[in-house]
Amino acid sequence: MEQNILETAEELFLDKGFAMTSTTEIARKVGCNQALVHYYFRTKEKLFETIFERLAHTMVSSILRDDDPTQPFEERLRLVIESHFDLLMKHPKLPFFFFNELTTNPKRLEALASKLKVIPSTVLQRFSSDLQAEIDRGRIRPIEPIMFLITVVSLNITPFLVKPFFQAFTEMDDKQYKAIMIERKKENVRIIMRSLVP
Amino acid sequence: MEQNILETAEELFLDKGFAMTSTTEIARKVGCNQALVHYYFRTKEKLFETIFERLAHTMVSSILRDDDPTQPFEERLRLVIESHFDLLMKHPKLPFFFFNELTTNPKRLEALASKLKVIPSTVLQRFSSDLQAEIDRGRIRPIEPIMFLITVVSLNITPFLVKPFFQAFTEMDDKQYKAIMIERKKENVRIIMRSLVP
Amino acid sequence: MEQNILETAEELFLDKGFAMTSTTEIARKVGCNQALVHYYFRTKEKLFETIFERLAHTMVSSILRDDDPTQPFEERLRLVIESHFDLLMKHPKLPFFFFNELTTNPKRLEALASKLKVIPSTVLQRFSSDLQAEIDRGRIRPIEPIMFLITVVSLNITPFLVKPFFQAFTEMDDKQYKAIMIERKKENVRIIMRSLVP
Amino acid sequence: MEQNILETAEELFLDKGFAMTSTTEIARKVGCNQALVHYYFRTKEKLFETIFERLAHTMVSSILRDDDPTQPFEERLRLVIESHFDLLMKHPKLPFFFFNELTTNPKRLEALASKLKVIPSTVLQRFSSDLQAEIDRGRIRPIEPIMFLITVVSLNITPFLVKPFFQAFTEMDDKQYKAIMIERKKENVRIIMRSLVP
DNA sequence: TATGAATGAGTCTTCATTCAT
DNA sequence: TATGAATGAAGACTCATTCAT
Repeated sequence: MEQNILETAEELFLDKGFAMTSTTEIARKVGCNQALVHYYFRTKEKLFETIFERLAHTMVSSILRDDDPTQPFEERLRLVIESHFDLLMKHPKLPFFFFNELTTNPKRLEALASKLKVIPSTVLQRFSSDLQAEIDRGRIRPIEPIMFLITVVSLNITPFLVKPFFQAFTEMDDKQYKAIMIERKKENVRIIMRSLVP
Repeated sequence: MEQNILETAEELFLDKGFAMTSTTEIARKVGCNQALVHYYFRTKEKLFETIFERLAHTMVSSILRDDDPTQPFEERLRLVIESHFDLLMKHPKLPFFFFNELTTNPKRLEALASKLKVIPSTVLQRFSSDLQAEIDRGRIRPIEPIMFLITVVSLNITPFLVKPFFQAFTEMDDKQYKAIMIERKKENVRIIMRSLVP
Repeated sequence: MEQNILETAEELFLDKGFAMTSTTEIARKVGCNQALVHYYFRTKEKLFETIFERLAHTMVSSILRDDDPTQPFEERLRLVIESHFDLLMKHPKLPFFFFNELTTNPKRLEALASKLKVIPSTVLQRFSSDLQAEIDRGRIRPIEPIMFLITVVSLNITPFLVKPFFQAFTEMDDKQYKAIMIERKKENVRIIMRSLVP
Repeated sequence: MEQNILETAEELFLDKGFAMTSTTEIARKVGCNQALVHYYFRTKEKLFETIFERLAHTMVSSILRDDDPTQPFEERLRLVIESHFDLLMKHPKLPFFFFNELTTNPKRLEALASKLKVIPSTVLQRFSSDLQAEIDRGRIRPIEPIMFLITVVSLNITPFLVKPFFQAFTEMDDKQYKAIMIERKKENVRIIMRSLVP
């Protein structure tokens, strides 16, 4: 039942955000007393944090997992981009979820910032130096790592953010959208690779 | 006073979204009675819709305004991309605002869909045919119009969506961020142009 | 209506204390919506504080009011004791109210302490020096001012604290109790005066 | 474990009263399951009553215990007063506890009244007749027994009721307060003896 | 004897909305 | 046009209590 609440809450938080999800609604959907939600998680906030951290972990870990330093740089890039995109295909609501919660609630942003600030600095540094090495070898054009990251994140995230609009305007069903997304993944890789040509 | 309410409400809705803005807060910030908000706009929903449509109009019109069919296609592209980006620099909260309200509340999305479905079809068709003409002339590589649009929207919108995170992690102030954004605009044009090379 | 709520709340707070009085009950007794209680006073705490301060002021001011320095010391003493006792006859629930709220909630005690610490120091000092003067003249036996104060407060307050018990055990009605209280006032003065004889 | 609950509950009830002590809190402090409290005592009310009666018995019995009819009246008086005061020094929270619970909850008062009404009548009668005998012998001035009792109770109880205030205002620690209390015991005896002088 | 799970009733509080003025 | 008063509904949360194990 605790698991049940957790899953239902995750679903609702992903769909409607923290503010617009009531514990009453969670309880109703689970089919239990509203007090039970508080019995297991004390407060709505704690319940949310549990879910939030799980999702944040899913997101971050999957991005870093697939990098293989023995591969050539271009190949590594392609792999990371694609695995990031694949993750989003599995959890298409994640981008909106994080934008929503972190933009709406500055405290959440601070908490995450202070938590993440330590961990990925080495990853970022390694990526930066690898990138610089490629630039020095004349393999790719000079570019700031941060600029490059923004490009990747932009191209990968937006298709999923935009999904509801897209479907509303084109009356496209999930299957059709998925087909487009598979195409989109290749397109993103292509755009990014082209953007790096010296 | 009506105008005053409208502006204050817009500011708050942009900052905190529909759900987390109360009419009490609007009234307090305006300096008027809470009932006055309802006197002018009947319901919080109506007030929101008024503002929402104004912002939607701002967004859409400014994108289309700067297109000059007498210019060469590449130049037109550059101009539309840049004017879109410029608009977002003036209203950096717009992207999040729309994502938030439209994703959270499906009714809003439907309303907007049925409203917009008619209007921009001609614009899109004209753009599609212009694009196809360029492709036929061998000036740009074959590409679906929709794919191209997603590229443009992705690259332009995300830097503003990402702003709060970026600032939280890098402790960058607004001025520094703006400097980066100016650089980013050029970068976006560059990436998009490269992506179109045959 | 605001006044109505205030009075009803005072009555209930005096009878049952802060913790055991619910805003629902106040509203029910007033005959209004429960939200109205919060409309006027925001929180139960604020409502309580309003009442608390009024009562504290009533208490303190009435004690100090009747002191006339031109009178002989013994006469002044008698007057202050009697006016204190008279006040309690008018507001017999005050002693319990203060003991209850201040003992139960340490924050309340601190707030009151920091508020009162400034004001009555002069009064206490004047009383101390007047007392010492009498002692020096050999009119009354040597005694610490604080010890004397405890005597007075003890004798005056307890008869009212004890009232509910007394009535429960003796099945005495309010009229009979009042008669005893009038007798008690004289008795208190008598005991105190005797206690001061050199 | 039952004993453990009982003791912990007593401590909490003395500190914060019935209303402000939750069974959850008792269980947490005991280190057991919340349901166990109900397993042993059925309801919070029953648990409270058990404790209440124990404390009431402690209070009453200790007062009566030390009376030795073979001693001279004045000596007996002094002894009872002092043993009462000593009991309060050991259990300084008792006075507030009884005032609080009995004033707040009339049912509790009735229950106690009907229970005590039978028992101490003989004690009171013996005391009354002893007192009257002294008055007849001209050893003490004419006084109603009840008036005399109020005097004793007032002087003995209030110093303990007043303790939190006193410490808040004077920033006195427990040790200093105890020193004053020892002085106070003598003072009370002195005042009471003087009050009886013919 | 002891516990984890579950619940119904109740608490304070906020909010959008209405209405008389 | 503008406001103060009033309300019903809903929200998060707490608590005493019960029950199966």
